[in-house]
Amino acid sequence: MYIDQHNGVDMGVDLKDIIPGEAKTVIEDLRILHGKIIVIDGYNALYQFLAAIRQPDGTPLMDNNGRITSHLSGLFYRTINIVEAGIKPVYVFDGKPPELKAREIERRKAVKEEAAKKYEEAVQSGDLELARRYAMMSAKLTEEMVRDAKSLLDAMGIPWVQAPAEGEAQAAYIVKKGDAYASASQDYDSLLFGSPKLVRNLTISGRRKLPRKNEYVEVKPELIELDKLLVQLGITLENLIDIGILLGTDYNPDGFEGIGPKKALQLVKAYGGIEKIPKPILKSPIEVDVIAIKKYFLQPQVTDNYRIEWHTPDPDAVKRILVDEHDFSIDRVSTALERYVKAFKENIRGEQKGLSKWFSKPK
DNA sequence: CCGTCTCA
DNA sequence: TGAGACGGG
Repeated sequence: MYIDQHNGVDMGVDLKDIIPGEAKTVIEDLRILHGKIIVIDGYNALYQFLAAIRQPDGTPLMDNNGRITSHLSGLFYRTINIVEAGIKPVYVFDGKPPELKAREIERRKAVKEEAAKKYEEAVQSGDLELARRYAMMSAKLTEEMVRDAKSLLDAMGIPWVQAPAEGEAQAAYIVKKGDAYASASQDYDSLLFGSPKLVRNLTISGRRKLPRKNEYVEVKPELIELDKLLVQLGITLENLIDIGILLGTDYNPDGFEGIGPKKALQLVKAYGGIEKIPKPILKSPIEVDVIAIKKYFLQPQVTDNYRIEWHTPDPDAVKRILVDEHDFSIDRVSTALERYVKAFKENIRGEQKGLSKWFSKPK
């Protein structure tokens, strides 16, 4: 497994400032996506849960053996809400990261180790808020956590796809093929991989605390449509990839000196491609093979070896994982499972309560 | 993050 | 009925 490639906080390419309003739709009610298959970036979701589900001092939820369970709690309850909204979820998990990412993975590892040290210091000094921040930054997803998450999804009857490399690339491929309606992630990378539709803020809920402030803002899911984005900016997908590379991607995280969203768009439009921009204009802190990066976004490693099928939930198997293995409360899990099984029948199996009576044979 | 409880 | 506090594992 290749766990260290994410840091869970801010990763990937930051396209937020170049996405035109016309390409975005705020999803006021999740039920707008009723009946739609959504491919969720599993690592991205698990990291969000791992970072967010903590006590004020940064301690995550743990079972009686001291094993972290925040990711399972988040995955369980959030998946139930998604199914209750009528969405058909499928998760995709990262495989082996491409060689291009090696440097970034090393960098993230160093950042995490530093954050872990700072966390210890903050705990010692009794600064709870600081401790929580560093705990979130140092959150690490282990192989065991990912295995547990996959087992839980199996027990819930939710399909997951093992990507050969980048999960975002595989998600984009599945949407492009028409096997799903949209990809879901906090990151914009799947757009560069050509996903026609991206849903952000699906695995986080309505209210989010502003960092370092005692205020909350409403966070609503939003749909970003690639074709509208390209038309509005008057560019091609290749141009968008170029813009991403200029701003910085996982494969060249520092981007290029002095180039922000506006300049990136202007340069790409003016020259027609990153490789045609005069070298003196492009100053990078490190040597970057822009052609290789571009090629990777256009032809990432993906697979057709997946099946998107929902299976009847197995409540006993869910209880074995959550209650027996990880000390969740039997009452809470049972209540949630009842809701889930009902929603699954109605929304994924398409069975309606009392429908049989309409179709029953007249006597 | 989530569900649950309290209280206006 | 809904915002806010709280505990979950």
